Amino acid sequence: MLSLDFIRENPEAVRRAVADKHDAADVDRILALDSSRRSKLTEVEALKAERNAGSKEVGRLMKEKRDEAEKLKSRMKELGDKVAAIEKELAATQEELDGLLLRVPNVPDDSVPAGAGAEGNVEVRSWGQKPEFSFQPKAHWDIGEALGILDFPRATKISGHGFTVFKGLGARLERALIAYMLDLAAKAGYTEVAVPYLVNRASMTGTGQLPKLEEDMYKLAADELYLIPTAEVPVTNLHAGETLQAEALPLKYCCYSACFRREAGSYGKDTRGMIRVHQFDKVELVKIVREEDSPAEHEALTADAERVLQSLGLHYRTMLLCRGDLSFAAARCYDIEVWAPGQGRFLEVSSCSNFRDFQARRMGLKYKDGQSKPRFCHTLNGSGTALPRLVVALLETYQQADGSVLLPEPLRPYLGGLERIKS
RNA sequence: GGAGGGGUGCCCGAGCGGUCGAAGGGGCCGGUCUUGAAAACCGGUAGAGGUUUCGGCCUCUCGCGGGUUCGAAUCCCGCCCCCUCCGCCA
Repeated sequence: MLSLDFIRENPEAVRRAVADKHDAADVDRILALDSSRRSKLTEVEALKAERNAGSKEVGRLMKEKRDEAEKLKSRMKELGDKVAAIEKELAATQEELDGLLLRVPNVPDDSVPAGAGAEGNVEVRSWGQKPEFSFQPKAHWDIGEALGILDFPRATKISGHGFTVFKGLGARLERALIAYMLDLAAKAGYTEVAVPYLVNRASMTGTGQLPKLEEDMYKLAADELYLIPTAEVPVTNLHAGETLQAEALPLKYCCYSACFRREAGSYGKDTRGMIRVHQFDKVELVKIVREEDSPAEHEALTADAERVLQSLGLHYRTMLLCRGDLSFAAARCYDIEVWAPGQGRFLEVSSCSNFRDFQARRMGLKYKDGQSKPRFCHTLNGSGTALPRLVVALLETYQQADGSVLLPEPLRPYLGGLERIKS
């Protein structure tokens, strides 16, 4: 969330961010509500001050058993009624304002390129090369089913479209990758956490999924709980409402979790295989940092995510998202896209975002050093990385003419020394 | 799920409906004393918001939300969380 001060002082920048992010937030309405809120507040606070003073006076008069007390009491009663009336209006104004404020997207950082959508994103670097094949590379669904490690029909049978069953070495590969990536993150100084997959509304609001993206979430209506779309939600909210000591920052967490996404509105897209699914595994990297450190920490986090792909020998490119492709809460974001030979295209396996103080303000996450006033932390996160698409890239990149799949060296210890998956 | 107990400032802990943003203790910061330190003593030690002639002034916050009252940390209602016992269960 943006501060009202910021919106008041930079209405043009906010309007531009709203437009560029293809959002519909009503900045003018917010400005109007803010001004009406403040005038009502000033009015009601003056009345309250008068009432507070009057009430003290009543107490004094009653102690002295003076009958002026009754007269003053009834005058204060009238004042109180007036206060209640204005407060009712104020509460309505405040409620509408809060609601609108939560729907204003973050303002992109100055370094973010202009652009309307994905085509405006800028490739900042790439690593490795597209592998060459002496045969026509197959798609992961063919490779996986032939090897008996992926079973889409049965996943559909038990849950529906958009779910995956991993079997045998497929399941083992999934587990190996999780362990491998967590170990990598631990080496980079991230503290591993394991967190709930069901979170309350406040947590979802804290990181910015709610109220805007309600229809993208799986919700358990009976309990007012949501299935997490990413570990970002529970992990970033770990410190919601806290004021941290500046010396304790940066906090770096890594977390494996299952992720649940309804993918509303993307029906008909990526329908085959496991490029777009309702449930997937992911290792997430989260940082809570000081304001002045967030740009450098963002670069470092992106490098940490890229290392996963480098160490597995997978070709990828890193894209700096343009203003139009930036998500609601992000101020700056790198997408890391891995090459999938069977698809003939790059797949996004990580979005490394700097939210600046946008999430921290929503969740009341602050830090303070010495005498200074508490300031909002900056929060960042990125996948390190999402599993299904990583497995897609792995299977499609390392597939052999005989249908087997070679395993990259660093992964082998996690699979009991196995060098290749074959049927 | 049932019964009971409880949620107060950085921590512990007190708080007849009135001058309580809150006693007392501890911690922390500053000072006095000291060659230095400890002890002792003195002082300070929340956040958010509004307003400001930038000295302040005002409002709100004692788990959260409502209510009663001239006035609520204190009374009433709902919710959340923690603890104990019982039940159930991996």
